[in-house]
Amino acid sequence: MAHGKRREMPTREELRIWRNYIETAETLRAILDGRLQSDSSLSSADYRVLLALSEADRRTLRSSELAELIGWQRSRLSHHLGRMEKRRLVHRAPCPDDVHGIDVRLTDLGAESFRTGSVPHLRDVHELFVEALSPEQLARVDEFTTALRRHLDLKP
Amino acid sequence: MAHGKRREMPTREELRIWRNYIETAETLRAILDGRLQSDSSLSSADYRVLLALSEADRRTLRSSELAELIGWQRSRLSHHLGRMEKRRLVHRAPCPDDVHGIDVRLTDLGAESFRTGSVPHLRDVHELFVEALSPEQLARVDEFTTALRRHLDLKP
DNA sequence: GGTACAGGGTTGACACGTCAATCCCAATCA
DNA sequence: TGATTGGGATTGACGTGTCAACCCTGTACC
Repeated sequence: MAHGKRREMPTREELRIWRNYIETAETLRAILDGRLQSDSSLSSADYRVLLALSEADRRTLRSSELAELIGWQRSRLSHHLGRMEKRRLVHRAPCPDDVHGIDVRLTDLGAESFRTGSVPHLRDVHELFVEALSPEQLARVDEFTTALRRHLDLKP
Repeated sequence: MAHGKRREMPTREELRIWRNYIETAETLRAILDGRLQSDSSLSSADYRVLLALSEADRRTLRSSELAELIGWQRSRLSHHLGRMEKRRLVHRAPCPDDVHGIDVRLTDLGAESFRTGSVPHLRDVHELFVEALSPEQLARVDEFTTALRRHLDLKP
């Protein structure tokens, strides 16, 4: 159907769909972030860190493992851990095994905050995302998200 | 089919789909932002402002109209315009008609930057989003995005 | 004439992310 | 012994966004 292959422009309609898509995702994220914040005083960044740590063995991870796990750059993580440590959500200590390396441990307060935030957050995901869609639509979301991911991984 | 009505939890599978969905949208946005930045030294925030102004009559908008148009809070816009003005992309001047009120005008440099950035950006949208999906899939994206938006508008 | 209020913008403090530079300690090599 | 390299993490500068407080300048009220 199309003629040339590389570097085409989207049509007006395609652009509309794109803009709706990306704007909706961002709005959704913003709403969920806001609710998480008011429910439990956690940002979604906090949440990701707490989630990873609470699933980890002994609630502890090497800083670099944590970064890898959640896909953050080390500097971002370092800044964020600094802020979280001030709020007593996590604790950092030199790692006994490895001379370099820092162990990041979930504090009791951190674990408690995560528990507090987690349930309402998951319910919100259900309410705002799952409930909006029929099972068939949900399956299609999965389908095209997968297509998108495959496409992106091939062209990094 | 479902029994209780309020505040259910997502299943493991639903959660997986949600996480893929939101993460994919964010990754896509990040890639596009990065390309826009290297192609034309513009952030996506810059782009939205420039787009609105370049479509406006006389390349000029009242500050509050601009904020409304792109859905930003006034303070965010004010900060951002300050930064853009430093870079000579826009110019602010008291509005002659309205005693309060500031006219934001696109400078020649701003218009030029926008043109420079716009074409590759649109091609990127095509390459990374449109090309990833079949026409049917694209139609379904539109469909489910609409469903989501409807759902969100009803529960703000 | 003064006081209150309201619309339109700006400002300051702070949280967040990114990039590049740096630091620290160890292992290696000369 | 001393210089080099390398992994692991931190730091600083800077751009960005949010919230709340504030600053103007007309207008309404009395």
